[in-house]
Amino acid sequence: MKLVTCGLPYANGKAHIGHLRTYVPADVYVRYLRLMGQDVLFICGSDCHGTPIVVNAEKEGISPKELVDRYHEHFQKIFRELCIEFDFYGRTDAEYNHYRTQEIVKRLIENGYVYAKEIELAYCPKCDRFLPDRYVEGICPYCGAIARGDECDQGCGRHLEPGEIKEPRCKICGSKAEFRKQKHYFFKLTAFKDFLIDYLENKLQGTENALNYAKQWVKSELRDWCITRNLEWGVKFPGEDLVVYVWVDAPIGYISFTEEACKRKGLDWKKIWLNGEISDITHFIGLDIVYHHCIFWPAMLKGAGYSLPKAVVASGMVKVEGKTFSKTRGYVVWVEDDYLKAGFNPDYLRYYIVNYTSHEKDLNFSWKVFRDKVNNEIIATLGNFIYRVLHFAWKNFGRIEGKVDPVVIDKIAEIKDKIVSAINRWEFKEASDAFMELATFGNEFFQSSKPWDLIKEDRDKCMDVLASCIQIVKALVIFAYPVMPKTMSKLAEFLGFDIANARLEDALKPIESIELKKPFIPFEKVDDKKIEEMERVMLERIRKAEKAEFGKELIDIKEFEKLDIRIGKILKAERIKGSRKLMRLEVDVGNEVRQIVAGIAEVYKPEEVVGKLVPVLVNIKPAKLMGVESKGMILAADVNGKPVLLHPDKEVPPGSKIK
RNA sequence: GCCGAGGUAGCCUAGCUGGUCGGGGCGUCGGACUCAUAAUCCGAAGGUCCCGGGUUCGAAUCCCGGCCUCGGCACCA
Repeated sequence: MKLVTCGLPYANGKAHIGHLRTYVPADVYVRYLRLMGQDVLFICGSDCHGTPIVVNAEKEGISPKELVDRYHEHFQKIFRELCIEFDFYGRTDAEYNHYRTQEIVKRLIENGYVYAKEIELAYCPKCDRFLPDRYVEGICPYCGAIARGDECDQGCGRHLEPGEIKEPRCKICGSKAEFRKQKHYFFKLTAFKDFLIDYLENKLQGTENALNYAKQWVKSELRDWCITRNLEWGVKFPGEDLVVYVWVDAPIGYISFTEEACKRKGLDWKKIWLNGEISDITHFIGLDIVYHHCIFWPAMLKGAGYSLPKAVVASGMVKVEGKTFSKTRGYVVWVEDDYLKAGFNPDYLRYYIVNYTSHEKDLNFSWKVFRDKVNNEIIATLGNFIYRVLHFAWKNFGRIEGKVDPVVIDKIAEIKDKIVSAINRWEFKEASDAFMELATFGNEFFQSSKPWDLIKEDRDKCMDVLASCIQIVKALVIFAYPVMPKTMSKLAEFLGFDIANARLEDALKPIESIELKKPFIPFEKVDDKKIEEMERVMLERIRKAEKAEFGKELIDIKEFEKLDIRIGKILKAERIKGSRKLMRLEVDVGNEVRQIVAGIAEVYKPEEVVGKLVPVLVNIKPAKLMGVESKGMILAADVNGKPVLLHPDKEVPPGSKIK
């Protein structure tokens, strides 16, 4: 029994096309494996714990469970509609997962891989509780911006260690927080370094993007992980009033979901997860969670004495209309609101995702490309072939009994081999290209055999041609089924065979005789108007996102007056070693010369900025960047993330105030 | 700066253990056909395989040096 899993969707937001980049290929993979006669268990589930869920639930005034229920339902619906069929779709907040997580944590403790350590954490006296990272708000010690407990998200983007943040406040009640010491638990990841190197170098299979990534991390720096959090919502850490970190109980979902799936099917889950060193487990994930799956997860399994995964398959990133996927900037395609509500056949999107490019590479989603791929490939080449054959055969014969040309059987065999080879390398584009090649072959065969002429001269010969063509149709239905299950299962039914129990080899067995009903058109065309509409929706969303960026909050003049902006003259400039962006400047701001660090080195050379007049925010709190102190901030225009310096219209004395 | 992944015709891409390797698809142009969802089939145009060196009898493919793009880290006062 082979186990295939997908990265668990986080039950905190709706499904978008980025999710599908992983789930669709995984489903396609499983369907092909089954056509190849393999026994596969395919599982997934919702990731239900963690701070963001708690924070969002609180924001909406509902319980975390209610929030999780909503998105759990949502994802199940999306998967159902896109024909992504898991043998079991669970959730990590279910009893079975709590049980398994605690069992594994206990084993890790017993085996000496967990230790306690006192750390300083923000504590709210009023709420009478420790504040998890995202419940803390304060001042970034590096840049002075308002920051979150774990990260300076508004300012410098730095990661903050517990206790680093200044002037911490409780996000819930707004009152001042204090630091208190508390005991937390750490997982000794560092103890697994040698094991991980060996595992990654010699044992783990999968796509190179994942493996290379992980190898680099293991060799550079491994740190022990703090695996406990101060939350109510989550799996209890044994013997403490703490909850286990999400990245502990989430992957354990793979195990507990397997148990549930096995229970239902009368199988033994231990044969998968407690089956010696390496077990036949394949994880499909996105590139963003390689660290967790290739490093943290195997270490945990090893530490607890469980079997290790055999392969990690990571999909490339998704771009939307050529731009980096971004929900906040509007470059997103929502599966339900955009795609399904527009009434598109799920098979189209599945084909697009699988066929656009190889699994490891970035996938660009564009509505125009979508329309072209559907109309030119799925419909004109594949759908049209199927329909023209069935229609012609039905109209002229009704029943087909003829000899299939051996050339046709050879071609089908060749395509089948291509598919098998591609699937074994997780090259789903290659597999789908292969059945498209067969469709093209079918069109050529049909065209050159001219059955429309033959029918007038030699009905038997014509019948043979059609038998060959129907053989190709049958092969196409089987070969394309994993990618386009919705339409292909309908066609299988039309042809009178059971696709659920079919095998790739069945495509080679000659059809002796077949009775045809009036065929249906398998695929509906995508029309230009609809595509224009989708593009409009998208543009609208992007524009809105830009506006939201633009029209932040209105401030009054008093707030503006807090800013002391003056013209400064750059006297000296030099690059900062080890930094691509930073330049150290000495700037005359009137009454003094200041050292300022500016992120302009990517665009400007030191010699070209010396002598320039630029506006400087002089009363910003000093900060250290790459170890260099900066007292002030050069103002510049931001053009696609690159700075463009501003200069006064006329020569003005340094220190001139800007108002 | 470090670490990954890349740079092949208007676009997407295959090939990258060196010698039918310069392929495929979309788009474009010309023709054929009419069974079919104006679908299909045949043919054509289009490329300094990022640039510069080197190894070799021979390099898109190997080595060195650049440039550029994307992602991660660091970082954008």
